[in-house]
Amino acid sequence: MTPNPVSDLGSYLKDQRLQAQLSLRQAAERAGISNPYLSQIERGLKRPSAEILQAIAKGLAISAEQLYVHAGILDAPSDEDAPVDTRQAIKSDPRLSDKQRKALLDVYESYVGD
Amino acid sequence: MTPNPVSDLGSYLKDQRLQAQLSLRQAAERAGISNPYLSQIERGLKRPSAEILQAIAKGLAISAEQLYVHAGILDAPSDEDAPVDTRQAIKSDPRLSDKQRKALLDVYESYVGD
DNA sequence: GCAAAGTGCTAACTGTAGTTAGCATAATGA
DNA sequence: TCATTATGCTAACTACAGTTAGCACTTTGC
Repeated sequence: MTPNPVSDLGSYLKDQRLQAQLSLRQAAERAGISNPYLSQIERGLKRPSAEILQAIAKGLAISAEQLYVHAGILDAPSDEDAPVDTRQAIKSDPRLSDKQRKALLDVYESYVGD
Repeated sequence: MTPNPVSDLGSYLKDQRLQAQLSLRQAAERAGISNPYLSQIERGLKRPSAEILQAIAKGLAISAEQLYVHAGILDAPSDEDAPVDTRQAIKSDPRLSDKQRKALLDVYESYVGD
C-alpha cells in the first residue's frame, strides 16, 4: 500500500530535482547543503532534518508540506479538513481566461478520471 | 516583532504542557522521549527533529503544523493572501499524483504568470 | 587525441541530537 | 521526624546528521 515514506522520500526528491532540470550539485547548492549529503538523502541512506527538508523544498521550488508528508514527518492531508475542491477553484479563479479555464479543467479531468 | 522562533518554541511547548496539566516527565513519556531531553528543548538548548516534534505534538494533543511554525520549520500560513487559491487547491488535492500535480501547476503558472 | 569541467559516489571526519544514570530540592504522608 | 515520591536539572555517553576531500566516469571543446 503506502510505500515506505522514508526511502520513498529519496526518489520523490530525485524526481522533483530532475523535473527541475537540476544536477545534484546544483540542487545541493541551492539548498545550501553538500552534494554528497543530498546524494545520500536521495538514495535513502540518510534522513534529513526538517530544516534541511525545507531548504531543499525552497531550492526546488516545491511545497514543504508535500515534502514533509513524503518524509512521514507530517500526517497525510486529512480529507476531513475538506481541502478546497480543485475543480471549483479553477472554475471560480478570476485570473484565468475562459479558454484557459476550459483547458485547465480538461487536463484536471483527464487526471482524476471523474 | 516576531520572536526568535527557535528559542520561542521552548516556551510555547512549556505553555502547552502546563495548560495540559502535565509534568515534564509525563509529557516526555507520552511523547516517547527522555525527560532531560524535553527539558532541554523547553529551555531552548536543543532543537528537536521534526519527528520528535510530531511526537510531542501528539502527546500534548496539539497541532503539529502549529508546532512546526513555531519551530521555524514551516512557513507561516500562506493562504492569507488568497482565500480560495487555485494553486493551493492543486497542491493539496489528494486525487492527483505528484507528477500530475507538478504538471498542472506548471500549466496554471504559465497562465497566471506569477 | 586530450585537457577541462560536470556528473554522482565513497571514505573519514565533526558536531549535535537524544540517550541513561544520577543529583538536589520540594511536597506528601506515616 | 524521617522515608518516599515527584519535581526539574546536570553530566557523560552513543548514534547519526551533515561536513570536506577526493575518487572514477562522461561529456564537452580545442
